[in-house]
Amino acid sequence: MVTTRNSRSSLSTGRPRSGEAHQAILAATLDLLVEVGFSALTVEGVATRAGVGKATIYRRWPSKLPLVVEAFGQLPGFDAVDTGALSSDLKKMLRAYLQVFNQTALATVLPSLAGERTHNPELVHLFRPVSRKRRKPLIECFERAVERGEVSPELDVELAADLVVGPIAVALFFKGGRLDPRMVGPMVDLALRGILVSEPA
Amino acid sequence: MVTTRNSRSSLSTGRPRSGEAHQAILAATLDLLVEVGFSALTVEGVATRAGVGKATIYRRWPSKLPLVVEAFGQLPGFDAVDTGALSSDLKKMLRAYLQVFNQTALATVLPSLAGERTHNPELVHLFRPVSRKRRKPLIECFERAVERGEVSPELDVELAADLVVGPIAVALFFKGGRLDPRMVGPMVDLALRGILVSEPA
DNA sequence: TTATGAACGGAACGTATAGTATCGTAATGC
DNA sequence: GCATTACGATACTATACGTTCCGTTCATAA
Repeated sequence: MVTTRNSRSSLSTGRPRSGEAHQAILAATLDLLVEVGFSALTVEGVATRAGVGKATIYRRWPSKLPLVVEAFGQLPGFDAVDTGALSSDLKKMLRAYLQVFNQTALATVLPSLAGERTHNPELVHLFRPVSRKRRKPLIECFERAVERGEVSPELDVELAADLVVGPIAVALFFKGGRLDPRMVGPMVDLALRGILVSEPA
Repeated sequence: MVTTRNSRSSLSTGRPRSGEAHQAILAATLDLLVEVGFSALTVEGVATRAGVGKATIYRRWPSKLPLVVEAFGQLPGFDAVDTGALSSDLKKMLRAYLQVFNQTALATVLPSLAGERTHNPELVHLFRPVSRKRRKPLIECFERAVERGEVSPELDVELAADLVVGPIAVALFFKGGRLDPRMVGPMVDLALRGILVSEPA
């Protein structure tokens, strides 16, 4: 470990914390999450993989859980897109997201963390900003659609967002955890058009 | 522990396994899942709560995971309902389900198990029948709706089911894990009618 | 009635991991 | 160069999994 830059502004003197170590730890955490999953992840394993001492990890994160949350938070969320139409916005965003989704730890880590959250209030606070950041571009798609008159101003935007990403969450929960990107088209179409047969124009 | 009836047909002689112990273990597992969550659940705790020896548990389940899956599988799924209309079928079913959902371990356990599944092939096989059993009545609602002509015969029934329960899964994942039963109405309406503004009749 | 065999609760054990503490060393500011 | 703090390494405690033994209990079969 060669120390380069300080990662947090130390108010007092002394050797600064290594920014490289910080990144190496987070990267090792993500690597191992993908390889072995959440419950088989050990702090010792992370330390070894990152080439740091275990104490260096516990100096920065109070326990394994916040470490995983922060590593997880580094993964990309939805990329904001604006094609001018709700349907294509959503399809483009979800396809790009699934690409990441199917290749990273999201599918394995997210459920585990979500499960623990119920019994760990501290985790709720760690989690919220990550979720918000991910969700924001999605909500903005709908807000633009409202402005364009594509959808009713009375539409519950939050609920609509839940409806569109819902099938992905279902796949994550109840199925293998992978979702074919080719399903995005029919998925979004159905959510936008509705399930019931509509009257012919 | 008073032994009453044999739970599995023993082909050889000897003392049969106690059916009461079996049920006591599963009940204790569910209790503790609700109280402490999945990762804080200990087999020793289950044994103590159930009033059995730890060996009795390991004699029946190879590890903590399959035990939790079986206990979890005992929880009720969707109750089949047939009101004659898709909308009311779905609302009734989902409301009843949320009642259970909000009072049991589902919200905390399901995500944890789903997360582990990815790295534990054995868990996939344990999980599948549980999911199927839960999902079946939901699918049947849609199949009846197809027969009644309420929805198009070309409708992807599986996808439609995912769409309807999607917001619940999202709540489970990304939110607190609880869902207000009053949201079921707007949720189902939106899924059936669609997000886009429809032409006035 | 007696013998047999398996499950019982209880307890001890080995292994592994979380998290803490301590070591001598290295890096920064004064 | 001196104080201070982080560093990697290692030893340590505590806890939980999962296994193995024990003496006992219970149903069946002779």
